[in-house]
Amino acid sequence: MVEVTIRDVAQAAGVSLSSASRALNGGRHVSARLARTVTAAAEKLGYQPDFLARSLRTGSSGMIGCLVSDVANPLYASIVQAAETRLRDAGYLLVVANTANDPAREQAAAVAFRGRRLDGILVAPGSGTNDKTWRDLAAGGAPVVILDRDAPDDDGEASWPSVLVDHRGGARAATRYLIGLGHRRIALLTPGARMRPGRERIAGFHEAFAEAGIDAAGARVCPQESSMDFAHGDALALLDATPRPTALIALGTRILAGALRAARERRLSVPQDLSVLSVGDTDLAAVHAPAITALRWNLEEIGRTAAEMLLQRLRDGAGGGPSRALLPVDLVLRESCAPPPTP
Amino acid sequence: MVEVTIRDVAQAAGVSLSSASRALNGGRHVSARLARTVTAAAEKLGYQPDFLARSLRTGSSGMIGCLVSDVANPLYASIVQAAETRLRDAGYLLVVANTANDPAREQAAAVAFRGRRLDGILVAPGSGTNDKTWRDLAAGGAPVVILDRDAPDDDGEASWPSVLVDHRGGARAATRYLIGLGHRRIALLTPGARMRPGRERIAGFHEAFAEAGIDAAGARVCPQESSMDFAHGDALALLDATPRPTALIALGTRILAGALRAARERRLSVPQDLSVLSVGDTDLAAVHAPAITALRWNLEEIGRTAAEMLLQRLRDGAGGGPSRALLPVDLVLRESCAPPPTP
DNA sequence: CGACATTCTGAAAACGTTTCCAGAACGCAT
DNA sequence: ATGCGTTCTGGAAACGTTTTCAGAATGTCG
Repeated sequence: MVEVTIRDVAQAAGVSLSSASRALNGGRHVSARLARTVTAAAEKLGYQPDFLARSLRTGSSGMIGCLVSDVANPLYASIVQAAETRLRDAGYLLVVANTANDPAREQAAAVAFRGRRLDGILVAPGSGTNDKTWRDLAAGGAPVVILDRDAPDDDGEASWPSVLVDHRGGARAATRYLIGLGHRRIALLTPGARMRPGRERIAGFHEAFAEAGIDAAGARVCPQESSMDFAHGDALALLDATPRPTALIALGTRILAGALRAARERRLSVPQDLSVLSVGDTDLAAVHAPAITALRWNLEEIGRTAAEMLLQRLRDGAGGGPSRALLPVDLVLRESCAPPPTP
Repeated sequence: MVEVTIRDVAQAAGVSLSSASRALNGGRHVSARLARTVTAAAEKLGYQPDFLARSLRTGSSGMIGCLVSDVANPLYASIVQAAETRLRDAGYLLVVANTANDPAREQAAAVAFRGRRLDGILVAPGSGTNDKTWRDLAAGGAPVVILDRDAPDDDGEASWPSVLVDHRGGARAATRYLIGLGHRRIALLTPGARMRPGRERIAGFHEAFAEAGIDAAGARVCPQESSMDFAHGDALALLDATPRPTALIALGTRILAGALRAARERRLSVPQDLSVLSVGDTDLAAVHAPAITALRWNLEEIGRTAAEMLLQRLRDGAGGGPSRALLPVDLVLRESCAPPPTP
């Protein structure tokens, strides 16, 4: 190794090891002269402190782990991007691990994180997360912030801080809007009925029907595995049913694509024959003709908020800051929804 | 800390520290009995080795750095995802850092990587990368693999291994195809004229014109800052020019969106009035009506190949394996290109 | 001029691991 | 029994830091 250590710096400056360390880290008792000579020597030798050694001594690795099912999914990608930006500004590096929704991979990552002494963890667990993984995540003593998921039920002690999206409110607003247009048979395609976003959406969907006093038989729910599925087959099945739903709420990045293709194949024009409502974070929704009315929430804000919460915990210990943030979902009106066709 | 160290394991097993270490790491001389007692003790105590301490001793951190301009860009997200999968299977963790195309951030990341003794680095430098950053990246002695970028010119010694995409060939094929359909005025919108992908595409574009012996005046190049730009204004300007180009090659994730919107605003129908050709890695291209003919290359393969090259270097030292991979680009024919309108 | 508080400095311990080296135990032939 | 080679084991050094603690220098005041 050509690496220059703090020992070399001390030697070059003609002072002791410990003085050099103090001088560089701005310790309490360090004379101006000493500080000057040491920093000069460090500069000249191109000294870069070794974080590994420092971490070993201080117990803090300066790294944050991020556990998501798939970084390639734009949903997570934006979150990761925003979190990384904020965290690196604070001097941390971000370690990402894909779980591919595989409990084994997930747990392996949790163990790896723990072994590297990461200072904190952002996690959006998959559907099959077992308790062992949660324990491994918590074991290191590092603060954990949950991304748009429910915390494990059986946490005896302090509940886990989390950043949540108001999917329920969003779905309710969307459904209300369609009901207001006159729709009575609406289908909801959403990923992850076994996870928080899907569950909440379904709940909001039903709430809107209930509060309008409409026959709940018109509310068809069609859960998908992942937001990356093209729900093409399911969409076709829905459109072939009798009576056919007059509106589709397709809440997934690719589910919308599948739904639109299905509509085209069945020669249904949007919005005359079929109203379509989706999520707005994709180019497709904005550019499609007609432009797709959509629910939208701020992905960057999830990442940023989560990073912020984590940083606060790292500074103030478990005490500081709110432990739960709920981010709003907006309904962006565009051109893809209209009153149902008159039979 | 409630952490259990190897010292505790040794004590519990009634052996010495070094024996415990050897037993767990499968060292050379270790009796079956010893191995059994030690692993049993480790198991019982739930021992998790501390990678930090190990890294300090061995010099290998078990982590790979990845430096890209924006993980939220689907282009990079897929690459990162694939690389992470491969690397974690090999026992490494992936540290990602966004540069946001900011040389300062880029260099800060390079320094941080070096300080943490990362074992290897994947990097897609931005346009403004300065030599200092390259030196910082190389300084740690860790192998560096470049993602679809040119290596720095002034590397005296061994050239850097890189994974490249054949953008030139792709652009040439696309242009040839359009010329074959009869187009003579074609506009190319591509990001990053100052970086490899853009440069190569422009070169391929011109090559196709040259080899067809067509007046190069028909080849309009319209460079964009980033693939995430909506080139809406530029597209409008192109469509308003006289004579108007009869085909648009929009090689960016969002550039296509901007181009399509511009075409719609000018009441030009695709492909009758205007042929459009794009990149195929987005849902938009596949689902749009008409479906967009597009260039496509395998993003996952970039990440996987890069990871593979890196792993090989890590195993075999600088000697092993090829130092340059060129990945093909395919032209996927769909519905958005047709002969130019007859005037 | 001596005592003492104050600021600064250096030696050494610690973080948890791997690895070098010397020595112990053992078997086997002399 | 002694010598010797082989296999195993334990003590200790090392990795590069930070931090504790005691001691040195410096100044201040009686």
